[in-house]
Amino acid sequence: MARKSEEERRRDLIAATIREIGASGTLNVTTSQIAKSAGVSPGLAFHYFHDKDTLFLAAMRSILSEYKADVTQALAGAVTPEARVNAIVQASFGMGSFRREAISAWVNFYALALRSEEARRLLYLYQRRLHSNLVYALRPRIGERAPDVARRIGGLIDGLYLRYALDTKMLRPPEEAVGAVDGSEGAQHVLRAIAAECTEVHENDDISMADADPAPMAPLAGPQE
Amino acid sequence: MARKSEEERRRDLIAATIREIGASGTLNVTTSQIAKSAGVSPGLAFHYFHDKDTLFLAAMRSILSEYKADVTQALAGAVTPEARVNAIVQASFGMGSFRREAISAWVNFYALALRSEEARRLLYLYQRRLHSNLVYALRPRIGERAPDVARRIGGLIDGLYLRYALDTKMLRPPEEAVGAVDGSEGAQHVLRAIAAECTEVHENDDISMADADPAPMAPLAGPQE
DNA sequence: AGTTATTGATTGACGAGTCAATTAATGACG
DNA sequence: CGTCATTAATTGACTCGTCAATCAATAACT
Repeated sequence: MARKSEEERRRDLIAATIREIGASGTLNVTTSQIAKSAGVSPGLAFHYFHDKDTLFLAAMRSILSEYKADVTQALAGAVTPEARVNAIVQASFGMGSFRREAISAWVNFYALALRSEEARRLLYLYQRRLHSNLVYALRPRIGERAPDVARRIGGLIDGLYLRYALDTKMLRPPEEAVGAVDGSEGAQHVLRAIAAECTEVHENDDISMADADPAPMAPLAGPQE
Repeated sequence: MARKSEEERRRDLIAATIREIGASGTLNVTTSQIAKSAGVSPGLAFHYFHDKDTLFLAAMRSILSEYKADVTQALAGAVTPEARVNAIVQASFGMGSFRREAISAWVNFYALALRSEEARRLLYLYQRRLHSNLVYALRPRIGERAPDVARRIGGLIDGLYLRYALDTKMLRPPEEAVGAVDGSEGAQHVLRAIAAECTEVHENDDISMADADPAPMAPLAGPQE
């Protein structure tokens, strides 16, 4: 039955994996389900991906690179630093990322990162990319404060994504109100936070509200590009 | 063998559940494992909790109320608004929340929220409480902008928690570098973000979004429940 | 004819939930 | 204070379904 190329089959299986994870909201999907959804026999999944975890990681890579493509595309038309920031934020909360499938995948991959070194590695990769994109877009506006601010903005994006993703929108597993999911509110919040961070008077970088407390944490020396 | 009170057994089983989830990083722990860890027979788990999901939700409630207790305690000694903000943030990144067990539980519960209405409900509860605490602490400083800002700070706390929780700290599942997990850096970031939001010149402080929608996460007026 | 993709029945392990039997506490009554 | 009956907690072997992974057979393509 040499029907389809290896590459094509892999794509089909990965797509089916994401689809099934999205439908069930869990990593507890059987390989048979996935295979069926991909239109192949159960055995084939194991032929192309040695085991289930490998398939999950491939799916994770796929989600990640789709997100990367979204950002890249959004960034393409952006010339000013402001536009670049905007592009990154919009892509993070855009339709690409805010589909039930993608949401399920992301949340479950966070959980997968707890037990899989490789999953953690992939998550880092995403975080590093996001961080460096943000730093690049922010530096023209705030100079050396960019890495520090970018760390917060990155965290904020993840946190708000999670909140809005788990919000009542995607409440009903039944298909009522399909595609009603919307991340634009989250995006607005992120932009406001950025505005606040950039507006701040930063003569003396010391945080005024630091209370007597030994607030030792330096501006942040962490690893960034 | 009427040995222990029902309440005590439930506590033991819940503690064991959290312990096992923490150890494995997954919700894929067998009831036998849990029962063994609690020092009882497998059957007993089903006697006190009708099924596995019920047990998980009980564990989730336990994590949530422990966090609530942490916040309450931290808040107890705080008199000024600044101190209140500080207390909330410190509790969120404190040792109580930043243990492998708690981290595993939180991340997996996020995933559980995708398929369990009840888990989602509990997550909302947490979010509402956090939000109203933040609003109450922020209002003296920024007045009507508090609900809007609190939304972002809440998201930031969740996002940074997730990032630092999945960071290289709790990398090695082996017990090397035990308890090396530390959330203080995350806390510092949150405080900086708050400072930025509060410093901002807010002449036109119209909250552009988040109204027109009596949704679950609505601004939430009064102090709190 | 030879090569390669594909099948699907099968296996072996494992796990959720059940249930009849067992053991400990309580206390009633002498 | 013992003895026995009653009640309630606790056990663990068992059932029944499920699922990851295998593999020998088969169909398609060259």
